[in-house]
Amino acid sequence: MQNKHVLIVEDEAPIRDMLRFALERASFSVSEAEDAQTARLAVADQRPDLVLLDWMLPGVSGTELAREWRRDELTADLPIILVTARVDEDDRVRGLNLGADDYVTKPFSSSELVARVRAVLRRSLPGGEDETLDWHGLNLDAASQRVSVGDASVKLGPTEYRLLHFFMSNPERVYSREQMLDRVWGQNVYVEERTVDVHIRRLRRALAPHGFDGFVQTVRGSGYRFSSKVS
Amino acid sequence: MQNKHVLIVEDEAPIRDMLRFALERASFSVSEAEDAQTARLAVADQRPDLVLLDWMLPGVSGTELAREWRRDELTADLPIILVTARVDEDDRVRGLNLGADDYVTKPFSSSELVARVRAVLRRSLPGGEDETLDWHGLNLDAASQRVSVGDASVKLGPTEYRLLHFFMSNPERVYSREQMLDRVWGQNVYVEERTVDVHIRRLRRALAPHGFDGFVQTVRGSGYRFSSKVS
DNA sequence: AATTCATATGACAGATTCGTGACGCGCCGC
DNA sequence: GCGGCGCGTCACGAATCTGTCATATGAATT
Repeated sequence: MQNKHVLIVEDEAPIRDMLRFALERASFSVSEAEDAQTARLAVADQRPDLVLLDWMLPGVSGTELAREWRRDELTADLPIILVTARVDEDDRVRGLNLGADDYVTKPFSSSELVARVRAVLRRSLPGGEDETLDWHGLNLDAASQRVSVGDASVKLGPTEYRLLHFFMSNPERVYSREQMLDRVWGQNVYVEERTVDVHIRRLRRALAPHGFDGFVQTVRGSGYRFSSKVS
Repeated sequence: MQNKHVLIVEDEAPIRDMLRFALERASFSVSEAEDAQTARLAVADQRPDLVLLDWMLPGVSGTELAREWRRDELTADLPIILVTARVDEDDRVRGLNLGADDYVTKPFSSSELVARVRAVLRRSLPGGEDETLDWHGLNLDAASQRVSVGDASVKLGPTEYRLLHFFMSNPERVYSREQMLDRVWGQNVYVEERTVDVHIRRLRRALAPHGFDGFVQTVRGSGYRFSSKVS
């Protein structure tokens, strides 16, 4: 679990130092970048396990970097934690929609930071790096956010993709809407629980035409379950 | 998960009201204290599941209260969420060092508040242990909330599932209707005792087609028993 | 056997929970 | 800017569950 490499992308030196200090004390290996261009190179060069990305950078903003990486096949599933200055509900949602895995708001305690880094790394661990998940012929391709069924291939939206990824990593188990929000949307996102229903619906609709019907099961009063057995 | 009791320690009435409203709407039970002394009594008296503690209280400060509770063995692991007015790095660190489990900064959205309360409560809950019960070929898997006989799965409603779970955990023993209401329905639920009969009937009807007949036994004048021995 | 009492059963209406289509909003590529 | 797309929310209806009652059944007692 340790010995993971974290890249800090942050233009303000004091914050950079504080981040480095906290992470190194938690025995992560750390490298830094203070602008977008350096960050691009560092990611390509060092293949970090996680990026701590400042929201506001001079020149190219953090959001833009995040977007770039998400689009690039090689870095599509690179865990990103956004570091934002203000507490802004909209920023939160926007950031996570861009594909960030979590975020911390300045100022933050070092223990909080380390905890979040660990949480995100842990979450992305079971799926393996770019290991393609296979489940009863359902095949998940992390790079292109597509899922292939036999020869057909289905394009999923980001959220649907993450939802399916979560399900395929944790089949045969009931999860409450709350748990799913935690693990698929992120631990600090506040959206209605019924939002889960809607995305379940979208996922079902995407998979059904390809013969995958009845695998996303409703457990009334409890949540949902991904299962191969018939209900 | 619900029905948890939250104590609000906050001297400003409007904020207190807002907190109460948000929490009650999320079906928590709520009590209030507007000063440290009342708070001490309330904690000792009501043993709340979580405390929302204002940072700045007249007289004894919130930090002092937190410290007290942490020192006391009885309240050492009482979850505390600090409510702070300003965002201040030092406060944050100090608060978390004092053992606060989380904090919210005013102003905050009620959904955020409720989410944090839930998150903290969930964290302190016992970890989800995977439980599989097997009883004479009748199989109950807690993780997937599924009951099966061989390869056939038994379709149960939520209450029937809980009832069967209870029976399988406590076989060969007679329980009165009152005891069953306590343990299956919950302690603060008032329903007619005869309701148990109806659900017993529904459970029997669900199990019978799978060859499980006569295992839910009536003990006239006392209650019911789940048993493999013939009566 | 008649009576009495506890339980079994079927029916029902209210309450919950879930599925689904629609809508507005923000972001992105053009 | 414009149109498309993904997302979160809402409202409505459908499906299911739940507690209660009325009545039937059966067992124990007299």
